[in-house]
Formats: sequence, structure tokens, C-alpha cells
Amino acid sequence: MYAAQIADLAQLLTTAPETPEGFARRFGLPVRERDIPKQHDLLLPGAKPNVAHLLLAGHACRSRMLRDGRRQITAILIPGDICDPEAILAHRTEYTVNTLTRCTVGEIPLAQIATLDHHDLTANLGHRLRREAAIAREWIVSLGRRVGIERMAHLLCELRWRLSAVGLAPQDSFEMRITQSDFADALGLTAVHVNRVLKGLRDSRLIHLHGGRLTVLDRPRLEKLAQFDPTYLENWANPA
Amino acid sequence: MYAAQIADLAQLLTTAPETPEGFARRFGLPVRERDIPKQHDLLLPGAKPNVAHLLLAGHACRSRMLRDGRRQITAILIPGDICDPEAILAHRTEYTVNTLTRCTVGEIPLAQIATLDHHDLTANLGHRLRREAAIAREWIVSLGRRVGIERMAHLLCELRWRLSAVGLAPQDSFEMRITQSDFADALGLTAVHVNRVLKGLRDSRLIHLHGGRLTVLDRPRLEKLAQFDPTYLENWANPA
DNA sequence: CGTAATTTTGACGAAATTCAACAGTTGTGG
DNA sequence: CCACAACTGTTGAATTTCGTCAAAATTACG
Repeated sequence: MYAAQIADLAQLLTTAPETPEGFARRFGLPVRERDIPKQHDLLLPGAKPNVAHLLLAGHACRSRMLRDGRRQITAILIPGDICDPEAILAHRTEYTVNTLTRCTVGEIPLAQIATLDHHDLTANLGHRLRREAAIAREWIVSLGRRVGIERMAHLLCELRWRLSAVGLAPQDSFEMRITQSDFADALGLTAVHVNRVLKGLRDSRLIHLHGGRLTVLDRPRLEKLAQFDPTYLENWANPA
Repeated sequence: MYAAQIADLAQLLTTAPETPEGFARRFGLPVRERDIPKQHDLLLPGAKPNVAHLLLAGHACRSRMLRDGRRQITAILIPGDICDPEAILAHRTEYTVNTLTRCTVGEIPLAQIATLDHHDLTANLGHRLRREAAIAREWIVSLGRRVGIERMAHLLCELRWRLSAVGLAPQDSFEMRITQSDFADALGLTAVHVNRVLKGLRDSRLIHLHGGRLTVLDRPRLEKLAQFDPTYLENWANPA
């Protein structure tokens, strides 16, 4: 009975998230809204959550810490992303999720999700997981073969694209309150070097960054510098 | 009718691949064996293959090339791995797959796979894809936050673990005919630096490398240097 | 409005790259 | 089976990219 509804979940890949009430009305799934402060843990590795976490507002990340304090962010989450998609299937998280800014997350009970049509559910989640895998591959390319400024440029291109896809980047401008230190942990650089790299992009008149809002001033030139090819983000319009 | 058989496909995650005849007998799937020379393309991005490629022998990789010739390997494939798991679900490859050594691949017609129980198939493929995603996350950590020698140590720990899991690394020793230049493209380093890093590991008596065979001499110390935590590879024993 | 967090800048150092030359290995055809 | 060519591995010196340390300027926040 939920089959037609959950199939529409695909829509969440291409539209901005909404209020829990609207979500519940559209998809027949109860969502409990919760606000989390910035720089807080949302999930720990090995957790067995009984709710799925849908990011409604703010920016979060998956990250891993080495014993000596070095930290690497493995994914940046934006509104519309599910923080722990594999936990829904495997009932166990693999990583830490923490907030980068103040976040609003929607909690959907796994018991509710289990009542959905299994075929549609795995199709939708598989879809998201393949998309995330494609993004991870491109991060590997960035970290391995792009120099600092190209790496930053590529991440900004990716974020602009993804935010734009959910309607959160009008006029190539979007809210970006992530700390330079967090950018560093995502890009495999130091905070100091991130600062220099951002200055380079500003001096080249490629971006404008002020008051937590980032504007891409010259998208073609930024994408050329980053060698950004959005193919890996496209072709995900709808699950089979 | 194939349900029980394909469920056993999980076994391929934990046993060495075998001859096409044995495979066909065990799983009821026809496999055409094919030999590919080293450094050859096996799949190109955007291809719509009508067979799935199971690596039976040798080493291959997924890779991406930037316009200026820089190349990054995003995954190393060993016997038992499926080269293009998402192509089975999405009917479209996202990346290039090329051989690093001479390879034997088993080709399984997608039409045959389509006859299998859908639930078991997605469970098995989802399983593989989640495992690969976990490996990709750890590569991101390596490329972002480990220095050269740690990066190489970590990759060798990963390969030893995975090869051991399919019975191809007795006494912590395994065949490794991958070029230093290919190691470089996997680790985000230059071939020259890979050479120095390998010399460092040899001089520290952590590994022995001769005649295409790599032996881990001091596994605890190598894993400590790499901060290798195999959790991300474990817990994949069987799909749900 | 004051304190903490973050950003910015400079000087210096370490990790990795580039360039170049040479040695060793592998593969091939005569 | 040898000779040769092509590829792969090894090493040194100079250079670049990025990191570390430190301090000042700016911004965010209770």
C-alpha cells in the first residue's frame, strides 16, 4: 500500500527537503524533527540505530579519526541526504557522522521503513548508495591527483551541483558555514593551506565568500580549473 | 529454482575463484573464460555490457584519467571480485576497468543473471557494493591523511587481508606483479616516490619483495605503521 | 561587550615531485 | 640461445607543494 509512495522517495534526490509534516503527508512516513548543534556527533561507528536520519537542514559529514588525531572527512552531507543509508539495510553503522553546522535531522523509525515494499526500498537505497559511491570515487581522484586549489575548486563544484539539484543554490550562490578547518579535513590539507587556496580562488575572481554565503562568480572557469565533469552526478534521475 | 544456488554466491566473497566449469556446476550459471593481457582496458565508462565480469585470476583496477594525463586508480580488483557490480543493476558502467597484470575473467551473461531470484541477487550485490564503499572510504582516509610510507603500508595490509580471505595469501605471502607506476596511481604518489617508500619498508624489514612475490615479514608492525583496522573489511561474512 | 573561535599572514621546514641518468628485467625475433 | 629493445626499477640533485609554528586581525557568540 505504500509502494507508490515510497517510489516517490526518489523525488528526495531532486527536491529540497521539507517539513516533517509535509514529508509524512506525502510519503506516509512519520518523521520526528530534531535540532543538533554544530560540531556534534550524530552517529558513532558500530551503532545499531532504530531510526534512519534524513538531513533536513544544515551540513554534516561522515568522518574517521586516526589514533594520533589526524581526521579525514569521507563525505559531506547536505539537505536531502540520508546520513546512514546502509544502516537501514545492514542494521549497523560503519562510520562516525557529525554535524558541521547546526542541523535539523528527520528521524524515521526503521520499523516504519520495514513496512514498505521491499523492492522499492532497495531500489531507492541502492540508487543512493551507487550515487554516493560515484562521489567517493571522485574524491579519491581529487585527493590522489589534484593539487590544493584544484581540489578545493572541485569540491565547490560538487557542492554547488548537489545543492542546486535540490534547489538550494540559486544564482550559483549557496549558504556555506563550514569551517576552513573542516574543509581541510575533507580535502586532506591543513586549515592554513585551505585559507591560502581560498584566497587564490578569490584573487582569481572565481568565487566570492562572505558572511557564510559562497557565490560562484565564474562557473565555467572554476569547472575548468577543477576538471569537473558532472557525469558522475547525473544519470541518477530516477531508480529503475 | 536458482535461489538456493545464488545465495551461495556469498561464498565467492570468502573463497578463491575456480574454473568456469566448477562455477557453472556450483551455481548453475554459465561462465565463459577469457584471458586478457596486462595493461589492457576491460571496460570503458558508459558501456552497456551484456555480461558481468568476474575476475578469476590476476589483478585489475578501476581508474580515471584527467585530461592532462594524470591518472588515479579508485579500486584494485583481485580474484573473486566482480569488475562491474553496478552494471548488473544499473545496466551502465561508470568507470574504466583495466588489467594490471595478465588476467582471466569469467563472463556471465546478464540475461542469465536476470533469471535469478531478485531478492537474493540484490542482497548479494548490495553486500558487495557496501563492502566496496567501505574500502573506498578507507582509501579516502589514506590519500587524505596518511604519508607515503603509511599509505603504501595500508594498501599492502588491505591487499594481504583480502587475498588471505580468498585463500591467496598463505604465510602472509602473495603474488604481486603490479608495477610501481600502478602503485603510484593507486596511492596518489609518483613512481619514483613509490620506489623510495618500498625501499623504506624493505629496509625496516617489514616486507620482502622479489620476483613478483610479496611477503609480509612483520605483520603486527606493518599494521601498526599503517594504523590498519580491519573492521571495515570484516562483518561482511554473509548477506542478511 | 568581552571572550573564544576562526581567519589571515609570514617565516621556515618537511614531504613529495621533477628531471635526469643508469641498472636491471623481461620479452621478442633472429 | 643470444642479442636487442622496451619496459621497469633505482638513485641523486634541485624544486615545488604543502605543513608547522607563531602571531595578529577579524568574526562569532554568550
